[in-house]
Amino acid sequence: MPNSQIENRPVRVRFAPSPTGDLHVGNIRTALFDWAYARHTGGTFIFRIEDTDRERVTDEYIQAAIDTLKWLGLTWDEGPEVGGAHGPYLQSQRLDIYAEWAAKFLSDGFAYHCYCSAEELEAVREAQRKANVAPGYNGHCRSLTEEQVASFLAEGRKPVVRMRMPEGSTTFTDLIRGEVTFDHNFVPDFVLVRADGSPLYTLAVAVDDVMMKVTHVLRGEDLLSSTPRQIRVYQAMGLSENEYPLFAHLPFVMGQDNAKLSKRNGEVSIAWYRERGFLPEAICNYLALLGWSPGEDREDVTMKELTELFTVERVHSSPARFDMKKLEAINGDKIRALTPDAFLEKALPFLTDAHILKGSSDEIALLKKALPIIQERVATLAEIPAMLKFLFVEKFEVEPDSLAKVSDAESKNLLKVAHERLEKLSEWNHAAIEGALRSALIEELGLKPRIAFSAVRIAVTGSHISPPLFESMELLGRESSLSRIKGLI
RNA sequence: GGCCCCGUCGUCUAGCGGCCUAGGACUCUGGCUUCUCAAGUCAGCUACGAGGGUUCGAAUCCCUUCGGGGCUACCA
Repeated sequence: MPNSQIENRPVRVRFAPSPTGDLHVGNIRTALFDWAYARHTGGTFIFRIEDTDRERVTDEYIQAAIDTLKWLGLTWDEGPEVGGAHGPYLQSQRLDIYAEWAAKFLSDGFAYHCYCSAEELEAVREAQRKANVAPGYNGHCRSLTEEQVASFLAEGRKPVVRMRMPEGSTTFTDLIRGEVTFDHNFVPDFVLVRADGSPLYTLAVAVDDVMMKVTHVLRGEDLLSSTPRQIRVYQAMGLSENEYPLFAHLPFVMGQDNAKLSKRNGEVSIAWYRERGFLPEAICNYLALLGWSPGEDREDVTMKELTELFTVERVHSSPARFDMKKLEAINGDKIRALTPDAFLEKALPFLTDAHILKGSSDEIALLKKALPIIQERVATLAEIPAMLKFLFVEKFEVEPDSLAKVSDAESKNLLKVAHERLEKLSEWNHAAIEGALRSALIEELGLKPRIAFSAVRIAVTGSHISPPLFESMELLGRESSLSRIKGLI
């Protein structure tokens, strides 16, 4: 068994995004699986930032990635902010390490200087495309003479460091896909270090995984074909086959149109979902179901259960489509499962951000009473302000569409009767309100409940859709309820 | 084009040779409940891409084919 040594070591898993933008659904699904696997095995979860491409990675995106992971509850044992024995965990702070390894590869003959210009390489690729052969570096600089090197240097050329792929092939066992083989004819010599001396992903990822003692690499399927290159760097570092990390390439999360999820085919930024009122546990629960399942017709899992149930064996090899409807359904379930206090805590920022309330103790007291009647009515937290607006607004207005439904004489008469009866009520609570309206409108006027109550609902809440009417009126209070009804007579 | 990966209801999935006239969830449709909207509840629609094998028996194993995706950078 090739991987026996690794399997006996304590599990160390890393999530290593390259934050060139906000973390998206696919990144987070990977992070979630990395985290769940580390927790399931009692191993270590490492968070590493792959920022070797500083043209595209910014400090803002790095901070956003840190915040997003924290918000989701995917806590890491080693990484930014918490440190660890194998840091630093930003690749931009490990440049000297990569430089040392690159120098060693050069002196050991695993790598060589390549003086080809971007234009020359492009010309080669163009020719290869035309000739219909596998594109890739042609080995031009593999064995230059001293004179040739001197001549290039005299021209002012700056070389890159290129890895020499030997003849043969690379075979490795992917935990999800089984044995995968790449013929080196299709794995050209690749660049480790840019002409300006900065490292590339291909160098940094392998060096870091080895030095951080990573035992399991769970990452996106798009990196599958770069694995032979990564393995070649391990070999150059002196690792034997049973010391390589184990690989598991996770299937893609795709958009509606079967392409990798992107801005074009769906909202991908986790920050967007947060603003839209999705709960972290709902996002994680849903994402866990994309490419993995606990089996036994089970779908509802808490974060804790996820860590208990998650195994790589149950991860799919086929890609999954992201379905917003299902996310919303799960989010609704999770919202309903919230305790009153938790629901209040989650709801409050959405109310204040929407300027529905400022946060006074009177408002909070009213909100506490109102939240129970809407908890099972929202799929996202963002729906809450519109639903409770009528309780807190200073200038009350009826929606134009709804107003039209109560402008006829019949409605006005109905509201007048309702007002008269409600006015005489000695106690203002939902049971008394319901009793009064039922006897006045249903029994005495002979109206259908949905017709009668709809008019009152519009008058009091300003919309034909609202939380339960009688409870709403109790919360709104006698004075406001009566004056709003009067306003439409 | 080449290399690699993938293929069960519209979507996510269960299934790892007989328990499958293929189960669950979301969506959709219809019913019940009902003061609206939800929630709840009942029912319905709908799938093993195709073609060959192997086998007493295949969604499950093999081959071919078709389809989808990824990679093919001095991105990751």
